Amino acid sequence: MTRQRQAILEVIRSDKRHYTAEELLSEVRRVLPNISRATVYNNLHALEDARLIRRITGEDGSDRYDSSYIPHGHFICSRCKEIYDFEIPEFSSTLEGLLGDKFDSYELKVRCVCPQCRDRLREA
Amino acid sequence: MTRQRQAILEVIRSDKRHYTAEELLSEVRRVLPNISRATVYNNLHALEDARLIRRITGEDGSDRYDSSYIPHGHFICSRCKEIYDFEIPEFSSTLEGLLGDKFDSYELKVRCVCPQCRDRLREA
DNA sequence: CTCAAAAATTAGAATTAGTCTAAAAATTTT
DNA sequence: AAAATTTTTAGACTAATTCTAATTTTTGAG
Repeated sequence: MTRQRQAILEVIRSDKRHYTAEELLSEVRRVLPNISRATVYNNLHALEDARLIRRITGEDGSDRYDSSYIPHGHFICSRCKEIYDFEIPEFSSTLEGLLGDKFDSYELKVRCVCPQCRDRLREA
Repeated sequence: MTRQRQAILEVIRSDKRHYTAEELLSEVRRVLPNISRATVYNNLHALEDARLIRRITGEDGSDRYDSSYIPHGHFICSRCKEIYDFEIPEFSSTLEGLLGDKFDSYELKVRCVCPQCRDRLREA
């Protein structure tokens, strides 16, 4: 666990946001101004291999990182693009039942309008 | 519906595979040798807007296209990377119940080893 | 039918996210 | 403390996708 790796992990854990690698690079540079882009990418992979974070694919195609390795649902607002976590009770067992076997991981993204945006739309 | 758009749609519908844009480009070129890459991308977007196909994000980051617009699960073999469709009964209503509202669409990817690869692994 | 306007196509340049490389720096082993 | 290993760095590179500007095709009004 190098200073760089530690700093990256701290930023990811500092907020429930789902950062992109590029966002992490600029955040971490506030602390370690010389950290390189490749180091961020290397460490994101290392941290995922170590099961400390989870990579998810953002709506725009760029990867984002979740401070929890445990799979869960994400719902993405079709308006503001914000990503929220949510749990589906028993979902893993449901999936296992359907597939008839254990699985490695899953990724669930639901696109819908978030409560805030719904209110904004109602006003307009 | 131009010749180009028609040809792209036909290739997508010709097989239950989930093609990448690049694969579609070379397939369609067998029929329309001068079709340009940009046309394929434009039409994939147009076809998705028209709800005739659905874009899904492949494991490697490149987009893939599904000949059905209706959301359903995909399971992706961790070994051979093949993508299979699967249905979860009542899943849409479950999601609606959890979110307390209608949603636009969802994308569910489950990573696991497919039956063929499991057999291959057992032999080895 | 025929001209103008709008939409789609084309080739290729540009952009973006991510990976790779080789040298330098840091860390660990002995 | 020297040698071996791992990590970091800057920047080159790649792959997928988007953008651009010119051309072609299609549409629709007269």
